[in-house]
Amino acid sequence: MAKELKDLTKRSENYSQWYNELVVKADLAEQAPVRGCMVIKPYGYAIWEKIQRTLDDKFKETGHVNAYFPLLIPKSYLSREAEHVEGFAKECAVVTHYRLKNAEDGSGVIVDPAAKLEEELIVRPTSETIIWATYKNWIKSYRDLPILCNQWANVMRWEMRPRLFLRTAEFLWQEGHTAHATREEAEQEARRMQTVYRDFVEGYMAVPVVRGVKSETERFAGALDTYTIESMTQDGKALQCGTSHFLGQNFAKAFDVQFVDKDNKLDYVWATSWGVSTRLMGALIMAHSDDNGLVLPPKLAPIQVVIVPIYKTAEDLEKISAKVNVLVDALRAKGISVKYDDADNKRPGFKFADYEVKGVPVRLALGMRDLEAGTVELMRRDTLEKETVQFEGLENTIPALLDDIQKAIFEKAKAWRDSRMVKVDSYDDFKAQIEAGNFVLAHWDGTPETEAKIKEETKATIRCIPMDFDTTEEGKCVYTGQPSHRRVLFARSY
RNA sequence: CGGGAUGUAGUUCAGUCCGGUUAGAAUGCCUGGUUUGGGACCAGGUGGUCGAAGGUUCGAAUCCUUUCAUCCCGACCA
Repeated sequence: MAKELKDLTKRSENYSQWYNELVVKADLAEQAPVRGCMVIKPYGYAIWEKIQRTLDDKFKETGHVNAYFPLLIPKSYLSREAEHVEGFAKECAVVTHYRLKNAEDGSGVIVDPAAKLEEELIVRPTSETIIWATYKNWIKSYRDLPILCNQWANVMRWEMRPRLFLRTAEFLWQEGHTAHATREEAEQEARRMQTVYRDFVEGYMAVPVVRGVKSETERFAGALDTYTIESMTQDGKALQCGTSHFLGQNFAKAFDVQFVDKDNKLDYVWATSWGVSTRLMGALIMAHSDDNGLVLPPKLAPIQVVIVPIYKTAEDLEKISAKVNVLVDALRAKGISVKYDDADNKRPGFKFADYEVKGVPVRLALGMRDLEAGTVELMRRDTLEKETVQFEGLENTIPALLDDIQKAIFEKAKAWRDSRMVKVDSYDDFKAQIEAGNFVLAHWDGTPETEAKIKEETKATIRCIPMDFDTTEEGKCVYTGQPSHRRVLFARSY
C-alpha cells in the first residue's frame, strides 16, 4: 500500500474512471473474481453497517420487525404476477441442478445430469413472490393485520453492465414488505417509508434528494405507485436512492391472500414494499468526493477523527502518545470514533494522503513543536483547511466541529444540486440543459409515448413528479405542446 | 445481445505492425541502512507457463484459426 493508493483520475476528465478508482483506492470495494460481483472490503462494509444500523433503528421506531425469507424461489412463483415476471424474467439466475460429480475423464467436477431439479429455482431478484406465498398462511383475519416486516438480504439480478455499488449482479439491501387491511393505510405506509428514506439520506448521508412519485413507465413491476428519492451525482446524473411501492392488491390477488374484515366480508390484502441497497454507497461517494478522494459525512464515517504523531525518536513519540492518549479517551467517552495512528512503518505524509483518500472528516497532527506550544494542527476533510489550534479543550470543540462538517457537506451538495435544477419551456432548451448535466423541470403531456420519444432523443427520463415542492402550474408540454398542469423532473440517470 | 477495444510481474504498461540472445520499465512487495511537519532516499533482492487451446515455422509474446475473459459505447436496471 503506497503510492498506488492515490493519483486519482480527475473527476472532470473521466468521471467513470475516477469513480472506479476511488472505490478501489479508498479501500471500499473491489471487483470479485466472479462476473459482475463485488467484494465489499472491511472499510466499505463499516460504512454500510452504519447505514444498516441507523436505518434499522428507524424501521423499529416506525413499528417494523425483521424476518428472513429464502434465497431460492420456485420458478412458478415468479409467473403469478404478470407485470412482475415481465420486469424481472430477463435478469434472473436459475438453479437447475443440486449435485456435482467427478468427471469420468478426470478433468474435474461436472454437473450431475441425474440431479436435475423437477422445478427450477430462481435466485431472488426481489422477494415479493416468496413473501406473499408465505403471508397467505399468516393472514386470515383483520386481526392479523397489519404485517410490517423487513428483511436484510442479498438479491441477484443478472445485469448487463455491472458498476461497483451502483449496479452489481449481487447486492445487499433491505426490503420491507407490509400487508394492510385498507388501501389508505397501505398508501400511507408507502409514503411514510419514503420520508424515512429521505430523512436518512439527507440527515445522515448528507445527500440532498428530490422526493417524488414515478411515472407509469418508470414504476416498479407490479406496483400501482412507486415513490422515489433521487439524488444527483457530480456528473449531473440522477441516481435513484430508494423506492417505496404501493402494490395495491396485485400480489394479494396473485397469491390469493384474503382476510375477513370487521364486517365479516372477505377482501384482498393491500400491500407495500420498499427498499434501499448498497447503491446508497454509490450515492454517497458520488455526491461528496473530490479529486483527493472520499469525503465522508461524520455521522457515517467509520473513523471520525484520526490523529497522526510526528516525531524523530522513540522518546518523542512517547511524550506525544502520553498527551494524545488522554484526548483519545476523552473523545471516545463522548462516542466519537478516533484512530491514533502511531504506526512506525509509514511516514506522516503517507498517512495524511491515505486518510484523505478514505475521507476521514477530521485529522489532527501533533509534533514536538506543538508539544512545546500546546497546540495541534487540525485539518477538516471537506474544505481541506488546516489551522493550528490549542490542544486544551479539543474534546469539547470536536463534537461541534463534526456537526459543523456534517451540515457543511450537506449544504454544499444541496447548493450545487439546486444550482443545477432548472426550469425549461422549450424543447431546444430542454436538450441543451440535459446535455449540460442538469435536472430539468419541464411540462409534460402525461403520455408514455411522449416520455418514450424524449428518452429516445435525449436519453433523459422522468425521474419523478416532485412532492416536496409545488410544481403545479399551467403550461404546455415541452415536446408536444399539449396542455400540462404541472412540471415534472427530467434527467439522465444511472 | 449489437458496435468498438484490450488481455504480458501484485498494479499500470512497453515490446506485437516487420518472428530471432536469457521478455523489459515504473511502481508494489522483501532485506539492510539513512530518514520522518504532505505520498522518502540509497543499495540489494523477490516476482511472468506473455489469457487458453490448436496450427504455421529451424525458431512464436509477435503470424493464422478457434475459444475464454475483461473494459468502453448502446439496450436493461436498485
